[in-house]
Amino acid sequence: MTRDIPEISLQRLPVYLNYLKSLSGDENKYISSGAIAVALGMGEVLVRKDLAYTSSAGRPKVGYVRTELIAAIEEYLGCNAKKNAVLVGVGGLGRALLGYGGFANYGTDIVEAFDNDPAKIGTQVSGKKVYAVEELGAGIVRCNPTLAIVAVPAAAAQSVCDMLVKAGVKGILNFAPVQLKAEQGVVVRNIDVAANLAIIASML
Amino acid sequence: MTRDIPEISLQRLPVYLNYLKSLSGDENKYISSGAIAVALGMGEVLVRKDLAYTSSAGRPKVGYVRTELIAAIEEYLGCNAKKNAVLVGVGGLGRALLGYGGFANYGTDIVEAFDNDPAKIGTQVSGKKVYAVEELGAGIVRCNPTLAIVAVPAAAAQSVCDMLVKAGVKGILNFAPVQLKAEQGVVVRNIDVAANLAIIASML
DNA sequence: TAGATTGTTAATCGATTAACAATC
DNA sequence: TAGATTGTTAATCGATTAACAATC
Repeated sequence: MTRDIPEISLQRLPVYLNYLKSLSGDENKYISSGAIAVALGMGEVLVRKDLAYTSSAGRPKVGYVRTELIAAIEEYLGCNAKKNAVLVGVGGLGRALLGYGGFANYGTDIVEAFDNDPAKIGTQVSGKKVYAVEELGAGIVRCNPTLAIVAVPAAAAQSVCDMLVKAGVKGILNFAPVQLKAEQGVVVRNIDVAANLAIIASML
Repeated sequence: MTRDIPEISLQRLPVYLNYLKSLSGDENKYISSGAIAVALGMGEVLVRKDLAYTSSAGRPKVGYVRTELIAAIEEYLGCNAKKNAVLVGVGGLGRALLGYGGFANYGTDIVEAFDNDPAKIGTQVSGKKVYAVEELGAGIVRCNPTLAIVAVPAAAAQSVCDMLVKAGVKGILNFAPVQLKAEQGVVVRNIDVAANLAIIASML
């Protein structure tokens, strides 16, 4: 399923999607790349190029049918393909992610959680059961997730990553401030919240 | 304080920093750009160029003194300049961020929180007081933050952003899936957690 | 038809990589 | 000195923007 879209374009698709979904009403039945560009503060050719990857066809003079465009982006991003995910690390952040509804918009469901704190194991958080990290392998067999979210301390992240990859997880979203190493073919993305705030501060 | 470092290089500095801090011991007194590059899976010239922005001087044949390099990156990123931040939106994510210790590494301290839920107003979360959103202006006068974290629902994010900017906040880290508009000179960065997971899924 | 907008091709811009001189 | 590594200049690569033909 590897496509020839630049990653940077791929990253912008959710931005377009959010904007398009935020609109409604008859006056927004059609939308032009120019209007999107103005709203999001980017170039209109860039918008058209990005949208072209989703194979949605705009019509000269009128623009894109908003609902069709939404559908095309969602299809392209795989929002309609249901995917299971597991979460490792039920700390403050993990807890928040388990309760976060936003993943459903993209077709992902966090089905199980794992932690090594005996006080947490066996409990439920936002309706999801928390298992022991040792059961990670078994859990992955049980719910067959393609994705995993790592929200453990930095020191534990690589070993968790190894377990996940070994068990067959193909994509990992990592919140620990470490660069995870995984075999080729496994997609890893990192979100370092503190670093993001620091970057803002140093741009002022 | 606007410097001529490309934003993409700036984004990598915390990655180097985390890696360098993860090392210890006498055998890691010196480190070369090549070693960093291998560890992080990037080009060594890129590493040297990025590090050059922090004005840290490497020595031919030996490399960089690890502790000096850490100090130079931290200085460059402004980790030593203490900055106050406020958080708006004490939901699951906001709560997690209030309890997160990682911001301190970069010299930022979340000092106050704001929410519009009467049940939360007046409480403390991780030792930080929660005020009413209406008091945002007064709160900003009180603690003089340069930074703010927005963790409110998408529908409320823009109006919160407007309030923050009006009150003089210069940088905003936004977790709501909306593109915030702010006057020029205000730095806004967005973290869309769900979108990040979707991007991973669509890269598989 | 005229005008607005798309989609594409060519030009530009910026970031990465390659080559290499400097140096400890 | 020889060798390893830095820092910089030139070449390459990829992404954005500009120009423009196609079309509704």
